[in-house]
Amino acid sequence: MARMTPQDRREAIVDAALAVARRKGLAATTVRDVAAEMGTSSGLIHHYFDSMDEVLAAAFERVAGEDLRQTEILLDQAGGPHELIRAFLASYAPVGDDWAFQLWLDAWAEAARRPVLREASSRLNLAWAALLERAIRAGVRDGTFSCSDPTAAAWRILSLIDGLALQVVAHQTIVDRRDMLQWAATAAERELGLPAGDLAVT
Amino acid sequence: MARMTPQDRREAIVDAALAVARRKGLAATTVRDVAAEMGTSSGLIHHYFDSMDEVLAAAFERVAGEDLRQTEILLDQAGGPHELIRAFLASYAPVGDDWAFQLWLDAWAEAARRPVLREASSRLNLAWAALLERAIRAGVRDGTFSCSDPTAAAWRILSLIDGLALQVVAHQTIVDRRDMLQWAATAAERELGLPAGDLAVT
DNA sequence: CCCGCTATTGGACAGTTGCGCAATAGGGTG
DNA sequence: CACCCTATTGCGCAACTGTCCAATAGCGGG
Repeated sequence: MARMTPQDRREAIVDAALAVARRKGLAATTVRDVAAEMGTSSGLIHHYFDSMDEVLAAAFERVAGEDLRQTEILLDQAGGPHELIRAFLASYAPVGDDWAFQLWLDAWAEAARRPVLREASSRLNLAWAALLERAIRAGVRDGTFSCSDPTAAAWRILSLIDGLALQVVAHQTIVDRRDMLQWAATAAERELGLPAGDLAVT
Repeated sequence: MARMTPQDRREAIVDAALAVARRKGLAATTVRDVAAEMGTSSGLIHHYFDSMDEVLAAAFERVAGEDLRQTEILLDQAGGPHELIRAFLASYAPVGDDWAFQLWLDAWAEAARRPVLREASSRLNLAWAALLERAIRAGVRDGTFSCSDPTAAAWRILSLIDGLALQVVAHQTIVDRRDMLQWAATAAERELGLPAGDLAVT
């Protein structure tokens, strides 16, 4: 295969790992899968990463970080606080049998036993909460929202979405995406002192 | 090894599977691990279970089902609706580095790959939601609670606790158990139309 | 006491996994 | 052009996986 610079190759490996993880899940992604996806040999991967664990950790971090950055951009473009929260809900909530969210499930389960993964997942979760908290504080400052404890509110909204999304992705039939969005919006309205239906999705 | 009655052996297998899962996680629990834990041969396990998937599902079901049954008893003994919800929150929320909740995390993640486990986890989650919904409806009936959609409220409260507990167990440092209980209680008060502090934990 | 039922053994099987290493090839520099 | 550095190959290795099956052993009933 074409010779690449170390940086490009590392990125290509992570890209390929993600493409596989999207199909089979993080836990089931193997060295050979990734090599086949890239169209190279498996030995190449160990030339750039000491272990498969590192590849998976890098892959997870890339997805989660990318989602986060994209949402940050989305929020920057949002007009008022309402639109901002609505955009946040829509962008955080998984779509269909979302493979990215399955990645989160894998990460949370493995976090207890894999320190590197725990650190990454922990840091990213914190960033999401901080992002939401900032949005809430902005709304409180300009008087659109009323919320006595933005930190607690952010964690509650985030955790509620996590919990609902978990049902959608892991169990599929019990709760559907429509319910999830509707219920999350209702909870957010209460947290932010908004009239019912103010954040409703159409 | 000592010959056992089919019932006893099945239980012994599930016991051993749990002991291993506690150490290595559900996903990493293998037939040979379980056999070694019991001090028997691996073939024995397939004499009682058609597949490893079923063993893991049975193990998960044992823990989660036991918790559920114990909470049902707890709720039967509870006096008024307030005490009932308070008992529910306290009993559902994981304690410390709760390995029972870690089992839930493992199950949710593995559900995508193991149909039998998914079915069990799905069914038990539904049962928890139904239990909470029943408690809410009882409170609404006798006028203590005010809640327009008990089904949605139950799922929201449950999902919020799941999401918060997830942070406590998987990331440990970010959110602590005290915050989790406090925040869940606040959310429950709003869902049920109770004055602030009515469900506060001491 | 013996016999039959079945719990239990222990290894075979085909597949997979992560990893390491000697050989190769390709591109940039002299 | 030739040379060297290193990206890349491709296979071997040992360990592990779930599943299956013929052989064995131990208990209860006749």
